[in-house]
Amino acid sequence: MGPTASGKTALAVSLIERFPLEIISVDSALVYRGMDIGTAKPDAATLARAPHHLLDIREPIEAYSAAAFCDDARRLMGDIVARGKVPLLVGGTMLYFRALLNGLDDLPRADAALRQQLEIDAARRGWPAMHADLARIDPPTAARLAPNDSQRIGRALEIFQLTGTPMSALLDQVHPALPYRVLQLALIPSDRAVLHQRIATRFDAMLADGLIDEVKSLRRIPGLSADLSAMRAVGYRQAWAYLNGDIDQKGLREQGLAATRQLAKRQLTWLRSWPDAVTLDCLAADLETQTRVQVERHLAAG
RNA sequence: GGCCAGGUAGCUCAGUCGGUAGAGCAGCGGAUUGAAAAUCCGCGUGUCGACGGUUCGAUUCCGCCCCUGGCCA
Repeated sequence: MGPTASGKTALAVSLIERFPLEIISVDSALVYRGMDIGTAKPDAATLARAPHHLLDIREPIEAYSAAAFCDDARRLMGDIVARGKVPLLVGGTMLYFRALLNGLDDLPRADAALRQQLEIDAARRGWPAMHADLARIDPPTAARLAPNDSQRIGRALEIFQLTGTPMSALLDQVHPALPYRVLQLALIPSDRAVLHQRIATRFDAMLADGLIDEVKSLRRIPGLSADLSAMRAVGYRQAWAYLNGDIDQKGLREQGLAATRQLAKRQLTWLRSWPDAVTLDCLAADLETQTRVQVERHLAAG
């Protein structure tokens, strides 16, 4: 687990060459086909050496989710173990990691039509009004959500309409533990400025490699729009705005960089208080060695 | 060289009829249950360009100097 640009892929590749591992990607953007440059998806040569599961499993107009990830990951982990190997989960989508580790409560799946209806309603009345609606049917959930937290208010309303039960009454069920011994490694940079520098170097490389052209082709996909989660991804959102003429090249770079830094910050917020994680400095010169020691010890323990 | 407009937070700027100043963005901290690279919450002391003068008090008025942009020579 680690923030964007912390070197997760390189580390995973070095591990897979020394241990009987199979990589499962834990990344909400890498699931999309055709989104390669802006997601820093491992290239073909890397994938030949180190195959990744859960890459390119969705079209950009499709939805993916923490729940879908849990299903996919559990199934793959079973397969991998049956093959006599060990799953190596690599990524930066921290909600997916937590959902896999802690389990999800039994809630209804997303309903696209209902969400669209809620969206229309909210556009007219504003999210604070939706929040007030929620306060009437589910006071505990409304109390923990801010009046502008569109996504969570919408989800809570969706759950109520789908089940007739308030979300708060459906939470905190007991989940079966993941049937594996887990070693959790968190990559945290000792110097944020160095991570920011890496982010800048990589974003410039993405632009040079044709990020804008990539988004230009994606825009030809029928039905693809800026409000879909694939196109809200860091870099894609800004490139979309650039192609719309809303911002210029300079704005694209500045806003793309800022969005990437903000993403890294949120990922680090998760990791700082992550329970049971072994923390490693992703800037350490001997990171590979340190990681190998951890993995060796873990595998030796049975 | 002369005239004009500017010099205020990391950036772009607002403002103070004289009582030491505040927005957006950035940054930082936090939340996070089927959209999570999403969504949301919180955090604003900075020689108000420098040095003098007037004043109880100057970032604000005056003088001079420096810097930036424009116009004129």
